[in-house]
Amino acid sequence: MNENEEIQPGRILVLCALPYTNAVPHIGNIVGSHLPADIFARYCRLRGKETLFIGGADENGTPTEVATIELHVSPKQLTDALYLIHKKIYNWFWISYDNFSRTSTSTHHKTTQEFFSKIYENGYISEGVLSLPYCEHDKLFLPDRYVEGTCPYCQYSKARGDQCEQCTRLLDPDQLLKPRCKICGNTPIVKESKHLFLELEKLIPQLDEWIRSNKHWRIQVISLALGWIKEGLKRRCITRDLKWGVPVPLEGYKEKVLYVWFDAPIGYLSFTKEWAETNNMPEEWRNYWDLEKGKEAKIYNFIGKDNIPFHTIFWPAMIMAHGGLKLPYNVIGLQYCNYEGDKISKSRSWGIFCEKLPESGVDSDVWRYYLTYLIPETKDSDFKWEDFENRVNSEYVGNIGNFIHRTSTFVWKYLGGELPAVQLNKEESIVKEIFLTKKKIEELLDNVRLRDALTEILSLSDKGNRYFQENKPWELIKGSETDKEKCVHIIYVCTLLSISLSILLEPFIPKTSERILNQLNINFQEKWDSIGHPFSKVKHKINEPHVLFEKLTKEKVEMLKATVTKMTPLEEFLRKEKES
RNA sequence: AGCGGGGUGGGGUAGCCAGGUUAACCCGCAGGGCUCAUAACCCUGAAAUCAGAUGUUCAAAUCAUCUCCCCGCUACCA
Repeated sequence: MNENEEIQPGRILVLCALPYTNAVPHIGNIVGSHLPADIFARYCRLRGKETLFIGGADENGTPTEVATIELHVSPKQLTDALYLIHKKIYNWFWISYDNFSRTSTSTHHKTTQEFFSKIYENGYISEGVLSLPYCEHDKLFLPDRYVEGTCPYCQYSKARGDQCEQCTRLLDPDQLLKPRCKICGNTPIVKESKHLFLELEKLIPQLDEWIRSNKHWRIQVISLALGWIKEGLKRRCITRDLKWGVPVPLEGYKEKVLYVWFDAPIGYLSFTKEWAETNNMPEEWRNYWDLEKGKEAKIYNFIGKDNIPFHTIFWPAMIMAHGGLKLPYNVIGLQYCNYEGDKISKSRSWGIFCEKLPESGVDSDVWRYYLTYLIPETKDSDFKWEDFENRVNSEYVGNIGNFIHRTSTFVWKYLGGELPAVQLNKEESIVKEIFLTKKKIEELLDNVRLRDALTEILSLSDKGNRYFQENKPWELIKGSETDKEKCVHIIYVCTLLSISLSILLEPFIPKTSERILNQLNINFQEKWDSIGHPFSKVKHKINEPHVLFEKLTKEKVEMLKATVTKMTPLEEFLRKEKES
């Protein structure tokens, strides 16, 4: 990472990996993209940047189509239900999307088809014929993993067409003994089908140069991308024999749809366009995407490590083949978040599943606070209930919460809820600390170092607690007039520190930050720039302080654990959806 | 199997690319202090042969080689 990089003037487009909506999001999905993207987007807005935060549901592709066959529902019924669940959960987490859309919208279909046509006109599309497994019963071409059979090496009877889970060997579907369709169990036949391909090899030099130029990318991202280039790129099939998806706008291919990995990233563009249209500024998207009009803009992609090749190779290649559009400025490839030492798994029901969180009685900011520590910036992280409880109680409630609470209750009880305007000494070390921390946090967040930034904030509140302790205002208030004046000064500084902390914390715990500022009766226009500066020229009255955060009890944690680690099956969701 | 990343006190992490003070931070633990604050807060302390082995170097958590373990990708899951 380039530590000296700074956010320059110009717009910021924050893009979050589009969740594939074939299930309810789990905690790993939140920590792995939505939360870090949101923290960064909120920070950019707080700094006064014109910021746009875009995401949406990825609804096309084989798994969705297969699920509709298995569940006997239409694709629309399924995706409508899942879209609403996803949206509800992200809203609950206060993920501040400017537009959280979906790939089944007409704007998306139109944008994708135009995008395809442009690439086609530019000569980056070729034709070819593939022989693929086909199920005559389900009338469906089967992707490798939807063909099951016996492994030729270890005789495992449930090997998939792409890999045997028992002996981990990579396979081809035609190697399987006794192959059968995963959906209905019938034996698939092999059938030829015409397909379209993206000519990636034409773009190798351009891609290579671009990847190498991005010195500010994380090591994991740049190494993986260069690894793909080194291996050599070949043309990639971009069409599928499915009904559910974006139809291919080309004669002879109208019965097919574009591959979900072709249409999904175009969602970033189409959802931006949709946002612009909705807000009656139909050309505004160009200020983020257009090579000329959006020259000063920067695009940040937040994605999981499984997505790195798509965002560093295939999607950039599509942009290059299209022309006239901006490439990502930074691809923040995050690692995975495990649960209690093992990877999160929907099928084994291992992890925390988000659908019950809104009813859990634990504030979303409590989750956001702890989950920020779990953002797997450099390596896989691990969720542990014990750590969750400890950190929330000792840091969030005990350190930050306590400092703000002890300060404001002191003002309320001993100073009648009022603070006079005080002459601040900028040389006072604790005041200097505020400015120093602010600067450090700017550097860290400009470089998308989210966890380190939160740690810095914690250390500032730590210093606040120490300052309070060392200066003993509770003794001074009982002393002489001089002592009382000194006391007021100390409490003023602590209040200033509380205000600064809540502003610094806004990207992380936005709801609580707002509550603190309300309690302290603060309403700044330019929040970030006011950090560390005197908050009033006249007497300042605060509102009656209330406890900001409840501590987590053992019972509460046990209750939580019992509810949120269970996953509701899709069938049940669809039933509920129908009933309501 | 190939490619990429990771393995750091009891738990969670930073440091590694640009080798160099007693390996940093948070939680936990032990002892002490304080009483404004939600038994909160403050101080002190114990605890790590930096996955293992070999090498380069005056000097290695950091560079190189090999081994073991975990994760991701390998082009038709997304």
